[in-house]
Amino acid sequence: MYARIALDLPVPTEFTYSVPPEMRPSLQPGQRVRVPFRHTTRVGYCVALETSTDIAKTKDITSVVDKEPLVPPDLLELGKWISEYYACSLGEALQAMLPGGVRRGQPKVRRVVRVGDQPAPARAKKAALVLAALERFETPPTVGALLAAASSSRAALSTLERAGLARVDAMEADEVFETPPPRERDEPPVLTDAQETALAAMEPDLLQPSYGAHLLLGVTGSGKTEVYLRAIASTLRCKRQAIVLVPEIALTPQTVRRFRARFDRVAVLHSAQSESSRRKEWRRIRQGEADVVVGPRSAVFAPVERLGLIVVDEEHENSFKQDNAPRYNARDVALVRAKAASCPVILGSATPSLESFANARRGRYGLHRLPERVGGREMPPVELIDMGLEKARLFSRQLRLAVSQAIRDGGQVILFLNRRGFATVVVCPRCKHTFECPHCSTTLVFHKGRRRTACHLCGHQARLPDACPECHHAEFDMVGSGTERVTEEAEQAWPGISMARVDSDTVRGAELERVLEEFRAGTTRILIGTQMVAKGHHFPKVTLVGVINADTALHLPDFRANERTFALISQVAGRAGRGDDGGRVLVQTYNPDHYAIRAAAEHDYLKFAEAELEERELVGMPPSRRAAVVSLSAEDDRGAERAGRELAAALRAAAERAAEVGHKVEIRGPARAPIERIRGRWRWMILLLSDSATALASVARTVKATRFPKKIDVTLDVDPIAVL
DNA sequence: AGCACGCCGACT
DNA sequence: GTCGGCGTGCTC
Repeated sequence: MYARIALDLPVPTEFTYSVPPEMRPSLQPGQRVRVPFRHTTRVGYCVALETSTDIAKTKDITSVVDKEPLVPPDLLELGKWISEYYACSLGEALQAMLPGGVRRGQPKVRRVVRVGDQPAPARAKKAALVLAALERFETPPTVGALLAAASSSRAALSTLERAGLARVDAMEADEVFETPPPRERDEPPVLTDAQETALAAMEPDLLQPSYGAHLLLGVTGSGKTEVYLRAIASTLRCKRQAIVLVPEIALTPQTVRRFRARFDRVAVLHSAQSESSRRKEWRRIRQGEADVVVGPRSAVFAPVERLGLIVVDEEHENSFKQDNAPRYNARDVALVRAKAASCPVILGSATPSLESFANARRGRYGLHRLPERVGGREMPPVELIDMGLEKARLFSRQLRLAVSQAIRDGGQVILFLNRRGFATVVVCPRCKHTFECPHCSTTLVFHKGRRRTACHLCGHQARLPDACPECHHAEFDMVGSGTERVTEEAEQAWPGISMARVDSDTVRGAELERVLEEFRAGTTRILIGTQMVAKGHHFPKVTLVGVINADTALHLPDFRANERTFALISQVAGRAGRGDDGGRVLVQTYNPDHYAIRAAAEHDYLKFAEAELEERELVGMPPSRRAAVVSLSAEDDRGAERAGRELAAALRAAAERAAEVGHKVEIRGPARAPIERIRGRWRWMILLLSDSATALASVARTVKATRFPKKIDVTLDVDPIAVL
């Protein structure tokens, strides 16, 4: 008897080991094992059992790590799909699927209290209190937690024990779950007609349950979350469980509270959690102790037993795509997992990805629209300001007036600019010298507060010299603006008004929540920020949103530039007018006639999507075809180019073989990457395009089979988010 | 990914 | 004469 063992190595194959007789009755796929590998021992995943092998010399498995399979069969299958589709090894896929903390040593034992076998009221008063507290816990609490909850002493607990009403047990620490803090229950609101209609259309898939993908296209503030909550309620009534994927930045206490307010057994997976608490939450889910799992990208792998629904909130968000190997997209993995589990998926967004929209348009997904905000609120009017007529001022006359007026009227203002720092380019007015990153092909951004220039690609920093290194002129022009300059000018324009700047330079982690909370409370009147402020938040007192420069994402040399621009403007605009005082949006742009910007101003997703789909069709880019991109980088530019040429030739040969079985795969390049150099490495790329995802994957696999000189870094990205 | 085997320069 | 550079190839 032999076992196929997947190791966490970037080698495309698994390894075959023989199974010693004593392990034969118990070894199952999904268990981890220790195996001799080279000179050391490695932990790998048993992924299959076989009765024969072609391998001449096999070694014995050393030992089995898990009593029970760590990876349930459905997730093992999902791992195989990921390794094929994204062209990584099965070991790498499985590694990405399990939270880091799940592979650790012996779990500790803790003492917990359970309800006793004799269900009877306790006579003693203190003991009754403890018993009542105990019964409020959903899972056995630790002795300390129980006594704290009952504000009682150990003596009262002993009384209960003697009466057989409570029992103190040893339990594996991993299985001890803290009861979530007491929740406020919320009263489900009355649904709007559009919400009703959407839910009714999904109901058959939810109740069956059966596979079906549903795109919920709802404008900002239209109550998408309420639809999720009702759909989940249906799933729970069928004794099934639900997974809710939310973008990393949206996984806030508020989000979690909304789910906890409606459901009892909610598990939260958070990347900010400690390894041990993540592991604990994972175990809790594995043991069927959670009905609803809320988490970011990796929560799509939550080991729920009876999956009944996956919700992908803000499905267009880039954070669902992992940016290192395996570069999976959790939204797409969700669809594959749901199909295998025969359950529905709800993809929600105000600005769906064109991929999902195209699928809905072709009838592969149900399309459900929530065209209006709840509570009869109007979408805020959006005015476009042509900055070509404003002679390069940071704030246009209209924006100045609007901000002053909003403040006078007691409202709040968000000023949005998707750029950090003070100035994007520092240039010598005499000789036109600009400061560039020594390691990257980009200009350094000036950060005034730090009096330093910084590269936003590699992190390189330098002091701004007192004079131009070329001509020794002692002053510089600061060209282009970031949030730092916006803040400075806003402070000059509206002195005495409290403001906060929110970008990754000023806030990190929990600080973001604090600043946003202060803004929500009204302490801060003007919030200036990057996309950190653009998404998801609900600020009822915001009556004005100003987009300082709508064009920053528009000119990126990437096929999704228009889509990103549209989504970003729509999302920021959606922060306005969420309260009773209405709201308006001013968008400053040099391209007031661009269809992405116009459609965003008109809150017209469908108009944008139709136009953009046509555009993509024209250039043959996704979603009209599937894409994969190979990036090659090296310190030696020529070396990278040469490797790119050779790889492209190999890919073209593979594409020809694919063509013989009927699938065309186009290979473009190698070409210099739009960002030519990062961290001292020259970058080249090859683009693969095909109508068939399968053909694309099979051709792409030659990347993994090709050997490259050591100094050349090669990555393969299937369904890339950006080609930069 | 490691980590060995394997052919060409500066040292006790 | 040897120690060691990292280039290439393999791991059940």
